[in-house]
Amino acid sequence: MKRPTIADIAQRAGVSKGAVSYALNGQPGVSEATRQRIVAIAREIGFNPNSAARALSGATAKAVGLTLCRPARILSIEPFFMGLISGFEAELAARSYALTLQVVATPEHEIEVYRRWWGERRVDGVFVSDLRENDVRIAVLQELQLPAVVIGGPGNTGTIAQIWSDDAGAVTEAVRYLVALGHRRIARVGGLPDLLHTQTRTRAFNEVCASLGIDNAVTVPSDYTGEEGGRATRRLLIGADRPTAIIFDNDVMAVAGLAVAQEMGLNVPADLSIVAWDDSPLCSLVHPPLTALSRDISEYGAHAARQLLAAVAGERVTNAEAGTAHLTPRGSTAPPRQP
Amino acid sequence: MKRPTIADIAQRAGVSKGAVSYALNGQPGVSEATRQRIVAIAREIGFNPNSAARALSGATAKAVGLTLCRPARILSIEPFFMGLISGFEAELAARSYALTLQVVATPEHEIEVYRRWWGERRVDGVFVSDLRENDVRIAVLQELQLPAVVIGGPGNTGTIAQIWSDDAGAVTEAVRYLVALGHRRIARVGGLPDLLHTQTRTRAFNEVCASLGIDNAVTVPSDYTGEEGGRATRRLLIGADRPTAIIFDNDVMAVAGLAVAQEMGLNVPADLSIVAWDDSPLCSLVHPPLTALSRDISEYGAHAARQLLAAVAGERVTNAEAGTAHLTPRGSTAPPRQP
DNA sequence: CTGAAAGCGCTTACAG
DNA sequence: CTGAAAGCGCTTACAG
Repeated sequence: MKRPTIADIAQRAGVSKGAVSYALNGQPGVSEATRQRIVAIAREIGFNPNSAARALSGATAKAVGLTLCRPARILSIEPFFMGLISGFEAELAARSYALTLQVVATPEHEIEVYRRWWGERRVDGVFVSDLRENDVRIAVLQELQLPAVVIGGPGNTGTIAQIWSDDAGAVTEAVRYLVALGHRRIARVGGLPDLLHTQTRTRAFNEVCASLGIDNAVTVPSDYTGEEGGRATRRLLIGADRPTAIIFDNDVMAVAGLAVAQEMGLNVPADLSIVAWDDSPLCSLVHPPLTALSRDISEYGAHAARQLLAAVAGERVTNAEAGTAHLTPRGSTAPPRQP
Repeated sequence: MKRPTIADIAQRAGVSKGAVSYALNGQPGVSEATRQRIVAIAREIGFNPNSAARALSGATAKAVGLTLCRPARILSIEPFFMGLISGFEAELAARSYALTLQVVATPEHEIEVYRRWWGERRVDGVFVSDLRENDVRIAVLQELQLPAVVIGGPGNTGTIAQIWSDDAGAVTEAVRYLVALGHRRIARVGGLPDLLHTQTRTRAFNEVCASLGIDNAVTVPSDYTGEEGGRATRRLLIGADRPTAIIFDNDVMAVAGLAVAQEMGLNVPADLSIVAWDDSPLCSLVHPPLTALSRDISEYGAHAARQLLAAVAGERVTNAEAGTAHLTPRGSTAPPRQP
């Protein structure tokens, strides 16, 4: 089956190919009557512009890229990225932008992918997640002048705009809530320590604990997997002064932590309160349902997509803070059982 | 920053652009010495072929497409698709194929996307999941002659190859296992009833139950969400003759079912045994860990990707059965407690 | 307001 | 073995 081209439309409409292009792209240069006739023909014969030809003629690729830097076993149950992708799609689809996905193993591999995408002119811009300190990707993106938006921060990303949510505010709210319930021994199972937002959370956690007189507030670093999260929880719970409340940096680790507590015969929330970061449906799925720091990941993604499309369009995009995650209390938190 | 083109290479190597193209693509027409010189220059200046120009010249787009037809809240915690995507990527990345993703609302919307992708020449082929009976997408794909591979089946898909796993065999094994443990009242919380593989499972479930003398084997249809799965479980458990074992068509519903049972004061596995379909890390995350029908989703995806790339290359691809899921017993199954 | 033409960066017959 | 040229399907100055 032959794909219809603007030449076919031009012939049927009795105009030049240029006129068809102007008409279809809403450019001046054709009369309104001609435009309508051309548009009607295009629709009738099911015309779609060849994306390659379009991209080659200097227009945009109409595609943006996302690299995912997580092992497969994490990606599959990490709700965050799929939520983000859903949010991207909402904006991208509306403007007929495609999303190109690539799973990468390391930040270096990620850079290779950026270079290749740029060289191939495959994407007009990229989403960058998992921001680190002195992130090596930033310099490359600036060198290539590849439009980008960083999801996460705040950090130093030069001319590349960031969007982040107020991690410090959220962790502060969670600790205050637990302290209000009567908890004095509060621990945290953190995400990957290299990531900037993990560091932000750790700093804020330490500060608010200190300010409230919570002495041995400890953060155990982890890697977002259930295995590691469970192990970290076990280590915390077998100690002498075991915490009465734990904040987890993602929902997967929180669910694993819940299982470990139950396996050790502890009652949640009476013996141990649990707060999960990021309120995916996972948190409502378990028993007891988990108190969570909720934010609208989809909307977060949509916001990032709007920023990226603006950057692609050459607009100056400024850093933006998405809403602070707010606490959604559920069955996993309660005052600590009196000893 | 200007992207290097074959013209740049040709100039530096003192040959024609055609020679560069032949050399870089491993075509005959240049001497080995020239080829090596050209390849060296290309590497040195960081050349990547412009994907648009390549696609426009009749070569392939070097991209394949995947549409995801699930609401955002399901996608985010449904481990199946991310597992599949990870598997795709392993094969695609090795051959420098990009994966283009689009979230769609309905099969009709999906068809629109296929037509657009085809018209835009954006992808060389597509993955098709969630096969239904008399699936409307199949005819369109054949009409467009868009290479495709169907993930799921077996069903009637004309010239389009399918890859499926032996759902009937897996459900049979699960039921036999539960019966061997002593269960006589076995129920199932099924996936979307429209999907072909759900129907296959239901048929096999009914048959094996009948053959083993399990009388009121009931399948409650559901939609893969935790909410619905939990609700279905509750309905099953408040009945007079409540089942002592439930098989769930995905892991998310199984986890939700576990929570409902615990919330109702039932002990899993003493009062209720639970078997989850698809053994994502989620199953090992909860307490007790769930007995599951395990299969390697990533490898399933990789297999599908190999098939699709073969179809794109014009090879004749035949239907293939991926391995049968096998039972992985964990803490959620045991002989039923004697009344 | 409209048409004819150049050009994007490749691939690929077609001559030498 | 190599070079010159056409062509893929668009977009966009440039003339009329």
